[in-house]
Amino acid sequence: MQAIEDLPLEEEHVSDDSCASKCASNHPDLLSNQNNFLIDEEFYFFENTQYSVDKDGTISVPVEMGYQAEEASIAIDRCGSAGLDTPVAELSDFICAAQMAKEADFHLEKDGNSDCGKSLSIDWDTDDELEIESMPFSSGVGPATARQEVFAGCGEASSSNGSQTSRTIHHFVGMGFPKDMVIRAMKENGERDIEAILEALLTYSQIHLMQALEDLPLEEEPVSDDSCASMCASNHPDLLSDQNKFPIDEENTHYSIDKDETISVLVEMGYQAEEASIAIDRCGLDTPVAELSDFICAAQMAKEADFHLEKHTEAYIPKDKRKIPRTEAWNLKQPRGIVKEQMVQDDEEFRLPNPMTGFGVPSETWSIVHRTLPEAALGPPYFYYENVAMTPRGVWCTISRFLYDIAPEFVDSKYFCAAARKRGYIHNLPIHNRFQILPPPPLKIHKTFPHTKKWWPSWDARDQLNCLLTCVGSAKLTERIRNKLEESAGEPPVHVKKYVMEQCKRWNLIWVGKNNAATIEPEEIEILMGFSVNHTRGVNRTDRFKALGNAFQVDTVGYHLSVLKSLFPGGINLLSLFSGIGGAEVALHRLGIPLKNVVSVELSEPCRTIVRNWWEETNQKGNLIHIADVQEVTAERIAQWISRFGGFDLVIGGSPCNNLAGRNHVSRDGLEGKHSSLFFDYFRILDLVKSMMSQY
DNA sequence: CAAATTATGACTGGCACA
DNA sequence: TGTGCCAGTCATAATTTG
Repeated sequence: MQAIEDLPLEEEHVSDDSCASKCASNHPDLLSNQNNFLIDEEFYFFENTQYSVDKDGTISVPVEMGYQAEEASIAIDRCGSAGLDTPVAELSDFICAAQMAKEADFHLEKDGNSDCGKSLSIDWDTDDELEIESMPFSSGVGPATARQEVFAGCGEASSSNGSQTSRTIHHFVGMGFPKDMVIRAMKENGERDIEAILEALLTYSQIHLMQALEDLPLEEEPVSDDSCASMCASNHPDLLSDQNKFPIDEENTHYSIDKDETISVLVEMGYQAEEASIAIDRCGLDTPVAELSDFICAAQMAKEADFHLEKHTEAYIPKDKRKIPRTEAWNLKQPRGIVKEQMVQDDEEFRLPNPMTGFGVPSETWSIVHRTLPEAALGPPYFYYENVAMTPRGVWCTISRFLYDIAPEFVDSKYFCAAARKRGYIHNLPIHNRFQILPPPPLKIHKTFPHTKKWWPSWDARDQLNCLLTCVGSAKLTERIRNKLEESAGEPPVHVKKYVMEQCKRWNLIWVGKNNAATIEPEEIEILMGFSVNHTRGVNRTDRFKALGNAFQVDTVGYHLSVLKSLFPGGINLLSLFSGIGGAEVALHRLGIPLKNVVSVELSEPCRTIVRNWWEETNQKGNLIHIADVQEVTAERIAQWISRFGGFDLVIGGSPCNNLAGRNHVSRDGLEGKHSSLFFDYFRILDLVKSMMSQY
């Protein structure tokens, strides 16, 4: 049996009440789904808000709340004192305050805001988790008065009671609590007793969570089907009736209704609800939307500039870690046969190893002696992250810090096939007893493409190709080369050779006829990348080049994943993010690891088609679930999948490199770039899976 | 209008040299 | 330590073609 599912796109408006209630009246099932989503999120926030002292885990919460990861990191650096126990509420307020203060040249300096700028000394290796986890909720957050000060003190002084109340509502809504639930909690506990409100919200949430877990549907359900709606309503009476328990009466909401409408407009324009709220607070409720929009834009630009600045200061680097001089960095050249344990260093960046062989490649008989993973990095699930090795400065340092402080394994695929491909991999897989996918491909061009040997000039010394990219040279270039070569009868002059070699190396040309240096064909790239010939057949040529240029080198990734074979003899459940043409799936399949359930997330429709075709052609026995956008991978869906499959064994993906890659001269913007910032979705999803599976 | 083609030219790290 | 040169790089945007 083989089931292929294409889930419908669904929009989630977590904080948009008008929409929520509108949807509720039309589609009760949407309401229940919405509640499911929120309940999961709430529980997640609850866990992290009060108990977690893991920096990465804590970062994920503000990121979920709509803040930049960098901001979150800095906020934790600033607010965290003895460990990372600053409540997310405080961190959130700190970030808000920082954002609002941009205009006034507020900088996150060591001796800045006295309310938030606590001790700067953080021990990242703190062992306080257990102690803090065992603390009762009430003792973990301090007295209510202190928390109220945080609300008013970290940000701009509140101008009115209404504004304060509104901020409080927004604060909790921003944490993922439904607004009606917040209002009820405020009504029952008084608007100023923040701790009591939070406690009430957490109590409600736990009740919801228990109900949601009991009622978790085992099948993906189309959300727009009316018959399903009634079914959902009958299956989840509690959820629906709960909604009715929190009627929004005008009396309690009059102070925020206008503001919420304005926020809704701004959210529809693409701004974050938090930003909109801050802008309204700053500019006044009667400010035209255009002006509010300008205010937010200005704040965003100021914020970006500020945080870029931070990147290059010590503040960006965790405080207590020993600064390692560059010359002592872990990945400087080591004598062959001796490789030190690799740990993350807080130097400016990682240096790329030479030779780029990671923890070993098949041709090297030596191997890594030992590596110790940070405790937070351990599975389940196993995870595997990939991106280009040569990024703008500091990118791998940031990626590594998010991915639980694991040092990247930099590997060049020239040790696995006849083309170079320098990539960094961060994973928590075992590194011993790796083996290659059989048969191993040849490492030389002439072995891979024997027909080229006849035409290869003696003065072209290449025996391997450079990195296979997303587009190839022009036919005109081949023509120019032919013309230059034909000008001279015998051996071409030195300057011609030099020109031709430059072009051949730049465009990965291969000799397919006399004086004919041609661009490489999609089928040839498929072979080099470890796919079967015509793996990408069926989509247009341009898209084939693009998809192949973005793909995993299957033999390289397969070598790293091979350790899973003995660990999961019965097969694995796979969450594949940014799947592309399915390099991860192909690698596992070629290793002989059965694919039980595969959730494959890929935006490109042609790529999804390729994977679906491959799935059918290789007679896969498992289930393939295709999702288009990583943004659709919500906590609710992850919870459903985990419940259904019993968890994921591997979360794998290489997030977009567009804004990191050296070939991009236009928008090499780093991790903040339009595409490459999707890395934070990889982290978000991985962290959700980890967090849920630890409770499973 | 989609697909194919082409021109464009910015970073980075390694290396030699002073 | 600084400088200059060089090779290499999961690309983008404009233009042409069919």
